[in-house]
Amino acid sequence: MTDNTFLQFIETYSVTRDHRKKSLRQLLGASFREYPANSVINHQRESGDDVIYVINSGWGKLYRDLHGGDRQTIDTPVRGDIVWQRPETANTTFSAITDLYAIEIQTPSLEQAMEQDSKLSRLFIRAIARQNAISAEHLVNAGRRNAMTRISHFLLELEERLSVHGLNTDGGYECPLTQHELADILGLTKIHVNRTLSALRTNGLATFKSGFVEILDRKRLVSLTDFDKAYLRQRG
Amino acid sequence: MTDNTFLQFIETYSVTRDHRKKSLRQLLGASFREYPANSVINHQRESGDDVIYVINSGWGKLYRDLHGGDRQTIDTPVRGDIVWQRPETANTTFSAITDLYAIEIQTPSLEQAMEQDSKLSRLFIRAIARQNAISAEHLVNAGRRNAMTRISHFLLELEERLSVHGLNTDGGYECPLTQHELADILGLTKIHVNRTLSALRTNGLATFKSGFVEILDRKRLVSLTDFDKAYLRQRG
DNA sequence: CGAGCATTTGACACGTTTCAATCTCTGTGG
DNA sequence: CCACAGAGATTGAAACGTGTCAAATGCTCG
Repeated sequence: MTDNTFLQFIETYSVTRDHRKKSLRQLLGASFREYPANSVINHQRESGDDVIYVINSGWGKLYRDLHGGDRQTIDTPVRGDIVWQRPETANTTFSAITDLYAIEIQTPSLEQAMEQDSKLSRLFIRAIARQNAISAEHLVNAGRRNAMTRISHFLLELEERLSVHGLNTDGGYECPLTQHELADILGLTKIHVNRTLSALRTNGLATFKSGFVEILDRKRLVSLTDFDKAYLRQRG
Repeated sequence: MTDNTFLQFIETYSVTRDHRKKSLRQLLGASFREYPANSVINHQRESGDDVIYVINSGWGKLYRDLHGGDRQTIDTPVRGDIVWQRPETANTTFSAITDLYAIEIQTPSLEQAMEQDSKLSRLFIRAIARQNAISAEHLVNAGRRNAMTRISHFLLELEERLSVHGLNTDGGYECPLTQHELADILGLTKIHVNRTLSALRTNGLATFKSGFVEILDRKRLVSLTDFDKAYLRQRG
């Protein structure tokens, strides 16, 4: 098994790296935890421990609620993604969309482990740099693309992110997001998302329905959105 | 002198940390460089070395050019900010707005140095986590706030970021951004930015003119934008 | 079978963009 | 020292994309 991403590395940590055979839990102070769908993991107002979540399976969402009921979702972490909200700094909420299985690492423990393992350190830094690139891409989306292009780009991004872990099928992937959640990610109204999805369908570009996304015409979607998956790369 | 931020730490690195008195350049493979105003430091299409920039003085901008001439600026780094575009991953351009003085560190050198100095490692990780929080905030801005609130929030953010280094005056700060650049940051049109700035002026909230921003009514601006500077915190 | 949530559709309002023109400033060369 | 050039700022009018409000439909689960 390769260990070129942060998730892969910590999953095999005790076996391949630590000759003393300590468990992941012991080395990193990590715990494996499951959160039920729709549960709040870390609220934007109640700062808890300084912990890092590494998503193992399921979908989460990281968002900010604003006065007036609006919500902006920063990202929807899936397998391999990390979520780190420093308690003094965080003003976002992290919650589970589906049942979510995550590795939870106390930040001080991770910092200790990184002192002794430079590869762990490198991979963690790259992982958060990648999350940064994803946020930046979402900013480009919200700032400078219209509804059609925005949705298309995000659907392609999701496909790429899921396919890294084989979580896609031939021409699509499972996606538990509601149209409302999609709207909160893209900075649109759920009504307008609905209309735009219908346009995507009509034009034979993509389909978004009952938990499943079908990419019908990838070539056209890619050129429409100028999609370049480079920003999602992890290894190297 | 404190050394609680990445910049402060590496500036005093050779003095306080390395008993062998090696210079910063030797330890980190770092070089101090000055870029003239309006010069491109790192283009989104030409991937150069894997380097990290730490801004010492001046203003930069990190942006993405899209087909059709639109541009989305991710951030305008100032003193203390770091810019890291991994060559395999980057699709943003980094350029200097004013004359820009930066410390340039080869990523492999930094990684080596971090292996030997856990504080360096911790501070770097926090620095990029902070950049991440800034991107997220800009995403909230572009996705869910109207022009008036967007501009106001960003002006408050800039004040806070500059004041960390004493780069503000009593009720304002120097700001070299043009209205067009402001538009690219906020995902607006320069024309609409102009109109909105004029509204801000009329309402006695803030002033944006010839290189200087004046915060006229901070209280009202803060409540209007629900500004909470926590995400800009660095130390801890 | 009914309740509640997600999706869909329609008509209209509004914020922002687009296009076009004018104005102001600042630095430069005659 | 003035004239000019070019970039930035300002203003107006109209077009357009997205939001808002309201209502109906479809789906899922107890």
